[in-house]
Amino acid sequence: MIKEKLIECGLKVTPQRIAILEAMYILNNHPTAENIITYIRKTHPNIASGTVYKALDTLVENEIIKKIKTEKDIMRYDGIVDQHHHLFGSESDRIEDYTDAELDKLLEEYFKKKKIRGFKIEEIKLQINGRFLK
Amino acid sequence: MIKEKLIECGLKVTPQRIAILEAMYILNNHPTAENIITYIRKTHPNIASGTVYKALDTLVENEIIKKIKTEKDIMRYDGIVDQHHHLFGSESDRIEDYTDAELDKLLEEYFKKKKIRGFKIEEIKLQINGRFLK
DNA sequence: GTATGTGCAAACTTTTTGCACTTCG
DNA sequence: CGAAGTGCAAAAAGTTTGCACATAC
Repeated sequence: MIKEKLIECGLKVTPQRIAILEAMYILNNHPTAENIITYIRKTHPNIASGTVYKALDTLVENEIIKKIKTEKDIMRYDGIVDQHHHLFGSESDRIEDYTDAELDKLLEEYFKKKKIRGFKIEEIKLQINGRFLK
Repeated sequence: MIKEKLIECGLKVTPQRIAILEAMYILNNHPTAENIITYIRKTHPNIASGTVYKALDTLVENEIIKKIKTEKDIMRYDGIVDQHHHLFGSESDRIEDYTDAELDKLLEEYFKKKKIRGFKIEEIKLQINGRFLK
């Protein structure tokens, strides 16, 4: 199904892209480019980091993966493109997914009534900041 | 009132910090470090960029300003620390504030009922992605 | 006077770029 | 075959660091 996604977007199916997507789904902890490179080098020792960055950009442009907004100067990626929110640990770099259809519906209805002047909403994501309990 | 904020936090009141905070409040478009440096150099030509970065870090640590989560590898700062959300332009780097007490209340009540297991919420911020209409 | 902050320049990290070579379709 | 993708290494961009000097209190 990785191949299919690439084909649908008119992207060439290369071993590097497949490896990157596989890595994304295996390391599903919102990996950094570095995490992905390290992981992939186990099986593809020759992959260049430039290639990974280029491939990630392409995948983001084609909405096969997403970038995550963080307050670090290091980018993190998300292999899950379905609507979901993120829990951000205030004491660590941990980011977890939070899926909540009821909440999404509530927000949708809220903003159906209450428009924001001069702005057309495309997507609403919650940044839920707090602490992960042990 | 800028001085007072610094004093409250036990920080020394230096011309550089005052200039940075003034810049933050004047350029209230969620400036980058670069924006701030450029602005300040008009009146303080000798300020070092390292100083600005250090001062911004200190101000963030003391919660006088905040960092904004973005999906760029360039940091943006926010001089407004009261609870508010952000509108992110999907076709530009524009970020606008969105303050909505009714929404905050709705969310607070929602999460009072619906707990997230293993996570203690400290703050909820909406990333509202979409288009700014002309 | 002393702890704190600043200026400067070098270093570091992450990401981008250019170009020759390779590969997918 | 041709367009698209890759590898490599160099460079860019943004930020951090170390240290001598300066300043706030």
